[in-house]
Amino acid sequence: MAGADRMSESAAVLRGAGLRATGPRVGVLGALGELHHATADEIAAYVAPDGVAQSTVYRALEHLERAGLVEQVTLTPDRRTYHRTSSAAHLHLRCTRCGDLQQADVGVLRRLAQTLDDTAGFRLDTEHPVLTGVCAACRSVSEAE
Amino acid sequence: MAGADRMSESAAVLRGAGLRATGPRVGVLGALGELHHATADEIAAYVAPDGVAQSTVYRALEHLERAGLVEQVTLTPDRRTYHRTSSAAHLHLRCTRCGDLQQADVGVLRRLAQTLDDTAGFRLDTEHPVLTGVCAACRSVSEAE
DNA sequence: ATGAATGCAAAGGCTTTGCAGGGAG
DNA sequence: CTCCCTGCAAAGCCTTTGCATTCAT
Repeated sequence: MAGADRMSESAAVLRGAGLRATGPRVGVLGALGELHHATADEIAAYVAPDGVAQSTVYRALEHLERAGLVEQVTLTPDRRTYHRTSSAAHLHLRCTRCGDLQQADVGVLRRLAQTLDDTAGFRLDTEHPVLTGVCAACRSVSEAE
Repeated sequence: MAGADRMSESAAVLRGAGLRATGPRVGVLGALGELHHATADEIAAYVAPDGVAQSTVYRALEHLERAGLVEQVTLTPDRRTYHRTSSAAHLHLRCTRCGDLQQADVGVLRRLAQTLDDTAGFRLDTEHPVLTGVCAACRSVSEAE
């Protein structure tokens, strides 16, 4: 079954990174594989709807991050969002009006990344970047006013 | 003196927006004029080193934001950062290694903004956007390892 | 004068920390 | 068997809220 596959895969990844394959850690990694990106409480709910200590989730994420398996993305100013580093690169477009999150191809950043590198020596994050603005739906609403 | 000028200017801006020109509000607006972008506690320290209620700062920011004089920028997931909307457009480049914040010209975003508009109907924030990546200093450190 | 803003203090989220018991290797 | 991890609970930030007092208009 898929769940078992995912679990053994996560366990293998953990051991490969030199981490213990405990239940919560396997669950956190599996949750991120399914949810793509999630907050600590979303992960907790997914890992064990019947209850996991939040501290365990936070500490698991801390270790996974240190091992390079997980990264934080700054989607909102109030809580943290995490995702697996191995997930395919994609650009997040966050609407500052409605909070909607859509994705786009990172290819559109190529030229900008080159420019920033040349002019500022800054290496733009092109794996899971976040850009803010106003989505199409909210635009049409404000135009209708 | 410059302080008085700034203060009367801020007071005028507040009244022009239909808000009362109270001491704390004038101070908050003036602080953002000087600091460019700042967190609530940085603003509080600037407004009155001898003490202003944090709640007052937050409520002032809330009103200023609603009046369109101030905006939030999501620089970090742990605290909020504010700046005046009237400040000149500039691009924030935040280093995810050291947290350093540098600025760049928003002109480099023009082409990208056009592309996102065409392909996703998404209107990119080009006034005070934030991009993350690795700054030149941190790059040279990792290359030296 | 009169409604709105301030200050103080308490409450509310999210995240971190301390400590004893339980589990992976 | 040993050390690391988990769970529980308390503590720590940042931000919000309630209420009496003070202030701008």
